[in-house]
Amino acid sequence: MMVESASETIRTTPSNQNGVSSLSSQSDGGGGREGGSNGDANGEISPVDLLHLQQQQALQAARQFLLQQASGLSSPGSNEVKQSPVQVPVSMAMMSPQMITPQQMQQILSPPQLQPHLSPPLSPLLTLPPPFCKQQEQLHLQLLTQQQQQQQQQQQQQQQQQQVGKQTAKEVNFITMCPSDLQQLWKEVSGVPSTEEALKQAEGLDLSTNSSNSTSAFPKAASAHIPLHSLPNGQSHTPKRDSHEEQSSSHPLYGHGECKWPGCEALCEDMGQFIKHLNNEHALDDRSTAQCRVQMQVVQQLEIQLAKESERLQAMMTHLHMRPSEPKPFSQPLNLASSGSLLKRDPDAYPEGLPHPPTSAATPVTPLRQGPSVISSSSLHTHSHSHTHPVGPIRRRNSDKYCTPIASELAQNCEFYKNADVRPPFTYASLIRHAILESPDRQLTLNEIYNWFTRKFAYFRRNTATWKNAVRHNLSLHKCFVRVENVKGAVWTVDEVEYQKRRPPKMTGSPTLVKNMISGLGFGSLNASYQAALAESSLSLLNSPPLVTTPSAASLSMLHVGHDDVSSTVEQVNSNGSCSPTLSPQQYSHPVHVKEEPTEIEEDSRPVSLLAGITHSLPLPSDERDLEEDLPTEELE
DNA sequence: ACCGTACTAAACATAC
DNA sequence: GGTATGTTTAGTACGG
Repeated sequence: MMVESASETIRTTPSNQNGVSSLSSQSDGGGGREGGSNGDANGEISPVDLLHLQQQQALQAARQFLLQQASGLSSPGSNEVKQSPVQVPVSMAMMSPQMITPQQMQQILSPPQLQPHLSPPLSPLLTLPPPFCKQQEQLHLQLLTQQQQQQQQQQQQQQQQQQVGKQTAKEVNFITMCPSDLQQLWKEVSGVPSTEEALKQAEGLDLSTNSSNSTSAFPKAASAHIPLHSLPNGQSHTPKRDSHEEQSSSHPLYGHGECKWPGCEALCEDMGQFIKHLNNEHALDDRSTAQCRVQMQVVQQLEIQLAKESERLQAMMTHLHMRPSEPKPFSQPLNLASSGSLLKRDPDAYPEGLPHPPTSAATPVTPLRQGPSVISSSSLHTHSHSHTHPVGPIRRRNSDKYCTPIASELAQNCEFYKNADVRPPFTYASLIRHAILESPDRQLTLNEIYNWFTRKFAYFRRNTATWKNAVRHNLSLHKCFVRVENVKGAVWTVDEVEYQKRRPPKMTGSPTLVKNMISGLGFGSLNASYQAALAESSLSLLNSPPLVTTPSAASLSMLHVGHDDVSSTVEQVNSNGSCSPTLSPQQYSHPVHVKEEPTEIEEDSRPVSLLAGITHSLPLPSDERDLEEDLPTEELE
């Protein structure tokens, strides 16, 4: 049930935004506006109210869930999670993270007004990779603050919530459910003492359960590694605890003189006091158990995310290593930054497991793909100004415009787009470019491009005449796409220089974009997007100086930013050139090599700005250059 | 209101 | 002649 509704919403939203407008004539004309429901809701309730309602609903649902779980602790069947209605959403989310992200985005985005409020904390957090924990923590803190304010209203709202479409509410809740929410729940639920033993028991039970649910594949150990960010303190902790934890002087739940139990910040002068506190305040009881379950959920989600990212990384590595002709199904340009560098290196260099991509990223590597660059950019940039925003192709079409970088977006929602008949929020040009760059040789025939579209997007499996025409049109129209006669025939390559030229988006200050970025991406998204951007950019930039920016670095920079910061961050990013004044001067510090027109300069600056943030957090050796590249490239998309 | 970009549609050209 | 591939033009929509 939930799933269907969720998917439906997703689908509808996009269709409205993207498909409808663009393709309406052909296919979706009838669809009309499912969004209407949303609109109605909106009409009655203010965005803020909705936000509150959603959050509360989420909390309420979680609360119920916890209660149920707590009540049913005795028999923690593996199925419990699945069975409970509340869990469904959660499990669903966990089961198909990819789906969630898009859904969340779209759902959240659908009501533009809500974007700013909703998107940030929720979904994105779930998808955030570990590196973003700090940011997440900040976000959580903010969220918590908001929640505290909201708590007062909660009771009242709860009643309202129930009245207001329950179904919708649930969907939203689950979808949006994030660690922070869980944290909130913890706080609310907490109050009952528990002991570690309780935790252990609960953990043992639940973990098994959870793992069985969706992530059985993941080693529990992983949970230990994943820092849970959701804690209000910003401290990370995982449910996991070693046998010796209790005894040892160091206790997983004790740090910096305070109890790290989710939602508990009790100060404990020493271990003894802490132990006492644990036994008294966190004894085995329903609440503690429920909290454990919640924590497990959080861990699971993170594990899933980790697994996904790892898998993606491996796929990327694999792809890069092998030169095989076929483009991997979808290599996501992850953060890794300079995939280019990777490319240039021998594939073998990085074994799948290699985590260090970032480092490698740092490598300034040269132009990765020589192939495409082939063409000299003719002087013109037809679209030179286009500030293609990230939004992409559909940019307009999506009123929302997701500014998500194509790489990250695709990477994260690959499966979603592959299966859902949703128009991707990218311009044809950006998609084509991505397809070409994704190919081993960085060149594709028209037919291969077609195939890529159909392979990656369910949406492009129909109305072929229309979008194929658009593809051809874009190939011919944009100078960034260069046709090269090849043995096989003619192949299309990407001239990054030209491509970059056109982007210089002048997003510069566009508040709209910024807003969209923020709302649409959400922090998590932003991070992801940045990563993607970095990755992409690094890949894309032929000549561009190698960006060191490791994704992580970038992400970190992003993370550090709070909501407010985020906005600023976004602006920075967006503001390619014109960038927001807010940016630190650092950005400009490093020389932007660029090039051509002022606009381009802007681009450079953009990255820089981002870098600036990064630099703060991480001293990157050659980052600056990297930054430049990275940011500019993908952000636009 | 103007301009630029993106998308769609369509006409036309060329090669196989 | 049909199809695939490219090129070009026109119209529309959107956003700055």
